[in-house]
Amino acid sequence: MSYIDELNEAQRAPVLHKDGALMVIAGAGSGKTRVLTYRIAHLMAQGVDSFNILALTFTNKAAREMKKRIADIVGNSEAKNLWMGTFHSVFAKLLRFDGDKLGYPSNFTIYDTQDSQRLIASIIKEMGLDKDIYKYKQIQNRISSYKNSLITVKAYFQSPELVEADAMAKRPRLGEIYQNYVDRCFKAGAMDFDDLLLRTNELLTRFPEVLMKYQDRFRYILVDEYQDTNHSQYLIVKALADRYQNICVVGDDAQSIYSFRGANINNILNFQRDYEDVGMYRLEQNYRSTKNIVNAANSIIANNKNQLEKVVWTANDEGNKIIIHRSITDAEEGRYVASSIWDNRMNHQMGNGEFAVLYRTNSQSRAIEDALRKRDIPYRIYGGLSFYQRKEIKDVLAYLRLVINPKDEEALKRVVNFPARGIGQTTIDKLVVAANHYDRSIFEVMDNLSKLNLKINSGTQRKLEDFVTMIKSFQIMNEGSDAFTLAEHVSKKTGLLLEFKKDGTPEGIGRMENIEELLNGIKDFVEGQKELADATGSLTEFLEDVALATDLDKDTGDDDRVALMTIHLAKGLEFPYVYIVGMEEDLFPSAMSMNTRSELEEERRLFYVALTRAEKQAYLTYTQNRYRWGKLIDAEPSRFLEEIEEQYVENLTPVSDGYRYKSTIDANIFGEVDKSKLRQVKPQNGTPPAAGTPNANQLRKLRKLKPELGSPSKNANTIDSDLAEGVLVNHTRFGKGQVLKIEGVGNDKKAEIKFERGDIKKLLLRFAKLEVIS
DNA sequence: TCCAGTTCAGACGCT
DNA sequence: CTGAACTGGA
Repeated sequence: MSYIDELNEAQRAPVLHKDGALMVIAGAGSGKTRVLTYRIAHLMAQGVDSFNILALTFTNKAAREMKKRIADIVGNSEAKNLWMGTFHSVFAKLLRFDGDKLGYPSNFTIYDTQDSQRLIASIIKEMGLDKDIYKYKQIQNRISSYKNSLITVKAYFQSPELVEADAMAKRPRLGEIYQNYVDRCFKAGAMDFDDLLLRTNELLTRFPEVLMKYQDRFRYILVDEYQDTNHSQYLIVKALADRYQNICVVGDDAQSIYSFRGANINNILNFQRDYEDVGMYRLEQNYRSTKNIVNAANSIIANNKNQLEKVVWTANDEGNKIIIHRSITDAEEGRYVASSIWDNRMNHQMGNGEFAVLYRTNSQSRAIEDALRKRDIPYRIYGGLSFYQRKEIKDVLAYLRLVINPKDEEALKRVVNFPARGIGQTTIDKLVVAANHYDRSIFEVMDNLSKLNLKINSGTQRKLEDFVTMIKSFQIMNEGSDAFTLAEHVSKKTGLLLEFKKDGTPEGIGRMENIEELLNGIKDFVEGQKELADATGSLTEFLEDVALATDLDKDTGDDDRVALMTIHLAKGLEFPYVYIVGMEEDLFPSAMSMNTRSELEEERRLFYVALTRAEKQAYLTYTQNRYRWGKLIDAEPSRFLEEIEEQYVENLTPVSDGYRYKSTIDANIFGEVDKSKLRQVKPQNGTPPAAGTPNANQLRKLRKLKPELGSPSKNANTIDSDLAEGVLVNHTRFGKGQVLKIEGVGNDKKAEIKFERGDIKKLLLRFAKLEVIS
């Protein structure tokens, strides 16, 4: 029991807590993962069979690490048998076993958000509805939140309030769209993300014997980040834990940041009402951060009205004050972050991996990336457009999905004419109509064309038949080959690789390389799976992994790079140095989350999460101007900056690009001046309000320093000076080339360029994306 | 009928 | 900046 000594008293209590329900309220950095890990290890050491433990974590990576740690402690390989992972991946696995009772094939497809949206868009079109009123993204969002609240189509129609609300919003047919969407998913043998939870609920409710089976199997249930569970997840946990009531939840109401996707903070607030005799534990000592950071974070969260009593404290050093930095533009903000990282690395012998840059929205990463790249600081972006969401990758995956599940409508529509094989929209529309009419999948319709007598000309018919034959040949191959062999064959045979290769542009080559990377990934997966006894290394499993993998789950190796991510993704992580950028009104807090107190409080909790990621030093930066929607707009400092008690922060006067901007704003924010006046200095349109705002001249200079600041496509002058006859250039699509001739003036200015690929093109400089090489 | 090039609207966060 | 709709040419 030596591992028990590694815990402090507060942590030890919940670890040693015997059977029954318990809740651990854990402040930021108080070692809650440690408690979960050790509790599981302890259960196993006490003789609980690892097969009887279910642990729901926030990421699959966290689950993997925990398993490893548990194996270290308990000293055997039993840890492998634990069911551990995110809600989505654990219950996807469960549904592969028992989803057949609901009518799903065990190889059901998992639709990602894009698949769902495309399907909804086509349903709206098929129903002949006005796409300006029925916006597919909004509708998808609505349906998703219905599902997360367990409002099925039936429940929707039975609720006069919901029906009424949509009628009032001029969308009386939303229920029908919902119905059609659910039907189509089912027919396609597909579940969306929300279905993984919703259908699990359905399964457990409708089939008591299944419920019993899993209740008996999961005698001990542990849930991490309980504050972020939604209603659907809550019900699953409740149902499974009902028999033995051995449930342990860990969370922090102050870190609840997912209400936008249905997370219900009441789940944690009401836990004591849901179970009998709940053991309550609090972890309040922070081991992660300096006193300054902990206290600053406390001063922020104190502005929230709705919260559980809790005093987070630390015995760590005082530490440095939080540094606040103002810059002129987002590009300059990036440069500041890069140079600060550079300095810290030098002065404190830090590796790149010790730094994180956190932002509110993914689009902010661009400016940071540019600056880091200029300084040759290695970085890695998490989230955003992930590898698996790239077009070429989704194309390969769609073919594979189709092999596994030919009913997968979205996969089929994606690749039936890519690479182009002469099957156009009109033909697809006919097939969809026929499929709906006969209540069959599109693939089945395609497979029986000759019997159906659709009005499709014979040439197109043959193309369709060829496609079907090709997919069928893949299916046969899948029987006898591993996932890698098949995927490689598919990328070649379909012409996907060739398509990108022959295009010859740097873009195309990049895509080809991405496909190769995907193939390598599949190879690794297949080989990794061979070692595991229970896994088959099948394509189905790979596709599931891909569908549910988050960027954080990917093996980072031990590479030493600066981490760039949204604050949401940073939950649960920690870094010695943390830069929180874009501390501006309308950005953070987001303009869309300032309408109600509870929305604003969630933004504030988000800020709390961001700040408490830092171990040694935190930086908060904001800019006075920021590019948004391609336009430069005025920005003002975030209200959150004022909410930190002054004693914990240090405000830097920025020096940049050789200019020193005097600012009246600075004195106002943190000086003795009345803070409430701050937001009244909102700039009038066009007139420079404060001395800190750069005038047109200064902006021009900034732009010159950093050409990509302006929009090159609209402002050809940026490269005018360097562009001359004979100069070598790089075009994003056509690659390298040499300028032969320049003609025209102003907006009509053109360059004739001979590209390495051999062709000569005349390009309007106004639009051409050219980069001068020599 | 298909395709490629152009125009136009929309945009927070995540599985 | 991206994806979907639109338009004109093949």
